Amino acid sequence: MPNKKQKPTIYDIARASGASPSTVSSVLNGTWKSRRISEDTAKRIQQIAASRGYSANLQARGLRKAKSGLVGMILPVHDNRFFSSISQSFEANARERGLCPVIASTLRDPQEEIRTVETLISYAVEALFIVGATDPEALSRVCRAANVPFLFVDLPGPDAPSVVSDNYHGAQVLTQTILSEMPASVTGKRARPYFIGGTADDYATSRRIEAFRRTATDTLGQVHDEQIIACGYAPGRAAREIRDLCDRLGGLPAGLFVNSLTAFEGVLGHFVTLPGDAFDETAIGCYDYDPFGAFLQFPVHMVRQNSDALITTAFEQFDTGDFSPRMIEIKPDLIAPRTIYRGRFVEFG
Amino acid sequence: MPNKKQKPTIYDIARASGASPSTVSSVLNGTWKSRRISEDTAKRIQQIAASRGYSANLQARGLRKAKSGLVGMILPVHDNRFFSSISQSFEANARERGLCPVIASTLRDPQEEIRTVETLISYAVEALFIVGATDPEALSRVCRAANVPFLFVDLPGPDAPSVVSDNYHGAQVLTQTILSEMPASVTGKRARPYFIGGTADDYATSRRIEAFRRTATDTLGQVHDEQIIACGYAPGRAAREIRDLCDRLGGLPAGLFVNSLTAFEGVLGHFVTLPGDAFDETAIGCYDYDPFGAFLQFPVHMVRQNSDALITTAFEQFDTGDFSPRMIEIKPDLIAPRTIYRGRFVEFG
DNA sequence: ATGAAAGCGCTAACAA
DNA sequence: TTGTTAGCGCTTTCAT
Repeated sequence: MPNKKQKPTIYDIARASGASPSTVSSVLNGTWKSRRISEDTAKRIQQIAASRGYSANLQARGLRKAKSGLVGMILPVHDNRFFSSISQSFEANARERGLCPVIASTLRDPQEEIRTVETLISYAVEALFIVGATDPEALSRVCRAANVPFLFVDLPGPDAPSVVSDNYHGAQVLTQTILSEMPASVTGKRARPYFIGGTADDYATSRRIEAFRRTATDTLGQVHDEQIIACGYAPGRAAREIRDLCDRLGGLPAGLFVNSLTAFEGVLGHFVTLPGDAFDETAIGCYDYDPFGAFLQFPVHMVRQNSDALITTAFEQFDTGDFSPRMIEIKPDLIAPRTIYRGRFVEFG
Repeated sequence: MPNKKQKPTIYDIARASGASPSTVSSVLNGTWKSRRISEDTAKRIQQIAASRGYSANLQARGLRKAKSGLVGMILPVHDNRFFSSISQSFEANARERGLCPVIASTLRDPQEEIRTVETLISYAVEALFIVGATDPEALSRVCRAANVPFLFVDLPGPDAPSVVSDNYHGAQVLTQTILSEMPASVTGKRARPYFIGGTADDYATSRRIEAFRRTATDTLGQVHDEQIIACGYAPGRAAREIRDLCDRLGGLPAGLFVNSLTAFEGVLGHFVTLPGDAFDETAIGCYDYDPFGAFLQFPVHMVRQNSDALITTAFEQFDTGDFSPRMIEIKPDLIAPRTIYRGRFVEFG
């Protein structure tokens, strides 16, 4: 077992090959044909390098070239269907371009966001993708000060390109679907569609509420404030809210727009306490997607954000080299339920 | 807008403060009290550095100190419940130790695994966490050659600590649960429990099959090869296998051990074609966890791998500085169903 | 077709 | 208490 104490450097290879460090360098980083180094020496050097397990010290290269080969991305959390898909696409796109992706989560903490971005900048990332930022302005400031190209994804920000989900369109389509499937038999307060989950002043939720409001108003004439329950993302809170709502209405509303998977988890927490036929007279939609969510006992229409398109589009912007502010919206997909259920919805099989 | 063309260096700060570069350096990297630099100069330098938005060039520091402050982790994919939780824990643990986590996915491609590890090594990562590797031997070789400390997580490997899920125990508990809930009323071939999904020769699956076999044998006397359907991880394949099985048996088996979420997704794809009461006489378990999976129309017992304990334990090993081979097993959790269902299982509420 | 030498930004002896 | 100096491993003119 050849257990070298140290990684070999170009100097080691130079000595071993009889060539100079600069020759070795250019051979080993692929610039040798343009330096008109003979095929022979090149081969010989590559040979030796390979046999000694040479690999370049990317820190040294980065220092010298003043670029690191790293692209950074920050996002709120890893353990979330949407963001982890984002990571997957980010990685593929970065690799395609010969860049090494560095992904960091910041737990929706503005302080942590700044710190993390500063760290990434210190590692000389060549660009920064900022996904779902809570404080875009501050991040924008930091990146501009450091002169690092950056883009916003999912949530828009100032002074840079923003590639975001078309929340308005997604919510509009989902609302239309819910409205079209609300049973006409239900009357009174229960006849109304409700919106639950999310924070009214976050960008995405506000766009969705806007779409929900407008679409519902167009069809039903009016939407009361009471129909919008923007109670945050915590499952527990959503569980309580839906329970209270059902108490107030004397049953489930005819239509329910759940604004996130976490809220949906909470809603389900209440649903498990309900009799099986409680869902026969309600149309349910969830803005966000989980494959198992589509297999529940009752049909759930889900909106799946197009995470891959989001990142791929962001990289296309990156490729242009133009980091001037602009807004690009990506339409999400509506996913039909695949539920095993009986009753009104049998047509879905 | 002070848009400096270049990030300031310690030399800029030195000039501006009248101190020497080394003084600035030690002030700015926190080693100044041990260098007995006066509180005054320290304050002054920090002041100036802050006002100019100085932040250290971590590449240069890394080059000089021959360590980068980076910890690497490779895993198969990001967009998976288990691995994304792993990422989340990895990040928290790395941060706690003042290290910058670099996470890369390798898509279960042995070639890609090697390439990625080499890249991370080139960035001088201080240690490498190898999660779910397909070719542990090769990776072990690469890391040893480069003299980089490494550990295996989830799937074990040679010449380094391995922190893995206790697959045997998890499968044993899940099998016991399934067996204890299999309806006695079912007779004939359908009375047997079946195992579906996974690859028989991968480490985790083989351990689980072993536990399934042994546990079922203890209770029922014998397990036939035909009861083990290790048909891989693809949902489509699992869907076909379960359909064929149901055809052969004339219905669902009394017990079903599904070996992964993806296989479970496939199984569900077949289940949607079944009548609602088809599930009244079967006990279902899934090795892997999804919160929505627990909300299906029929009860599903799920095993949740303890991803956080896995990573935290791995970091504890890392902290010891001892990278000699050893095996540590972490017990997974059994999650009871929360399903909305009627019939035999009402006691679960 | 190849080599010599300077320097990227930082740290760590060693001086003073 | 602080400054000087010599690199870390690599790339890149500029020579030859």
